[in-house]
Amino acid sequence: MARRSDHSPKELRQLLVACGHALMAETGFAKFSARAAARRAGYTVGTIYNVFGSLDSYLLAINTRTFSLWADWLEAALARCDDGDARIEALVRSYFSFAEQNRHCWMAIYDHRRPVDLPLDEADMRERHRLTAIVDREVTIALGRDEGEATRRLVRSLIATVHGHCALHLGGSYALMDEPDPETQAVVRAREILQANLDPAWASAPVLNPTPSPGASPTARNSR
Amino acid sequence: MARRSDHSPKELRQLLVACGHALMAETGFAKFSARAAARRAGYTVGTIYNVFGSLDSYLLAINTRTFSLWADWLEAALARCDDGDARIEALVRSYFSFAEQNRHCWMAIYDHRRPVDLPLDEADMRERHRLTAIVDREVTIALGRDEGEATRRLVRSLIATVHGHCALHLGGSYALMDEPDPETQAVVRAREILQANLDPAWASAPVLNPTPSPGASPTARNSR
DNA sequence: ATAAAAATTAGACGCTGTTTAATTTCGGTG
DNA sequence: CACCGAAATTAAACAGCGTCTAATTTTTAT
Repeated sequence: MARRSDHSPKELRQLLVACGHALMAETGFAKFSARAAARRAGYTVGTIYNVFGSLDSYLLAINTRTFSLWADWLEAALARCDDGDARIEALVRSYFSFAEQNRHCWMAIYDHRRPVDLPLDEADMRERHRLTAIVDREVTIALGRDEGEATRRLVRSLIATVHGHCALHLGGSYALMDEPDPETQAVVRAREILQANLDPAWASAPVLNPTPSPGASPTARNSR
Repeated sequence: MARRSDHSPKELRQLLVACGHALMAETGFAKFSARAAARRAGYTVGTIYNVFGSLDSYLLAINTRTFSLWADWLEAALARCDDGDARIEALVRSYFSFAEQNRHCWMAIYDHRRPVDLPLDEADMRERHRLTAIVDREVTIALGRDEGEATRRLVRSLIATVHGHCALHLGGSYALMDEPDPETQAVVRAREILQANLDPAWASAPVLNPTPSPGASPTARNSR
């Protein structure tokens, strides 16, 4: 029987999350088992319910850890990166590479459907927003301006765009469509979308062949 | 005990798929149970293994049915639609509306991870390709040309873009980001991407103010 | 030392997917 | 009609799961 003096409450929580995260990385969401996770930590299932209250809450904590590592990963990639256009490409590519190198944990984020009556608490929220904040910052830089909520919406939409490529890629659907390089496709789409939103005037114009506007003629960039 | 003369092999297969599909719609992937599905059809679990060989194969059949209904749904929406730009918007919006009105079944497509040693057979492939084919056709029309494999890749990428918005939307992640209308965001992104790929010259050119190309000047519409 | 409190666990419950053996149904043959 | 073999269907068993409750152990406070 594990002695309760083995770990402080905080330590125990972290230990369980770490073991759960490791197990998730190995087995994936479908074969994940709370019993096995507890066993790996040297405890039994009951302790998980003691500490987290519910399995959903436990999975939430595990996924928040993935978000945290993900944000670190992006920052590390951006730190190795020059200014300018390269940063957006680095952002997209590191988004992908994290997902690829952490398949199971990355997918678990979306595999786990949190019940509506279990809102994520302040700390989880904050940790998860780090990811959005990074994209937000970089996109705002790339756009050269911050239009407030409109820019926030564009950022979310860009995330959704890259997410879609990544999700179909790792889910196998994209391979089924014989796409050899969804990552580069995502990079190109992100560029096109940013390009289209460089000048605010375009955003509200209904037209498909806009009149050029000053300050919206960036230097050449394309790699298809 | 169900008599084997109650249904022909083909009928039984269809019955089981129909019942499984209905159950999936009600319970969702996480709570789906082969026992419950068989019970609903008036049989027991064993019959499912008899007919489909494995649970994965059964789920595959259920999801293929969803693909089929989805393709029908898109075609129906497009049939109610004028030519021109409206068709792309209808495509995206019906993509969304199907997913919204068939939440559980739509998500089950991506929840179920097919084991690698279970390739989908010819018939499944064909049925699922109907969806891609529709988008392919409409995008080719919208582009006013068919550049072969390059266009195929663009189509897949557009699907991934819309899928990303839809997946985050129904998965709740998008709501978490406070986006009120991911569907419209997807429509706008699709337009921007198509716009950027209208003229082949644009693809390799840095330019933002294209000359209009024939057959690609739909009427004005924008709803942001 | 002892009692109260807290942490941990064992065990039960009903469920799951999966497999095997038994049972039932059916078509063909005498 | 009877029977037999093949095929379909099911019952039952197995290990595992999430979840909860009661019992047990450990710690703290008196």
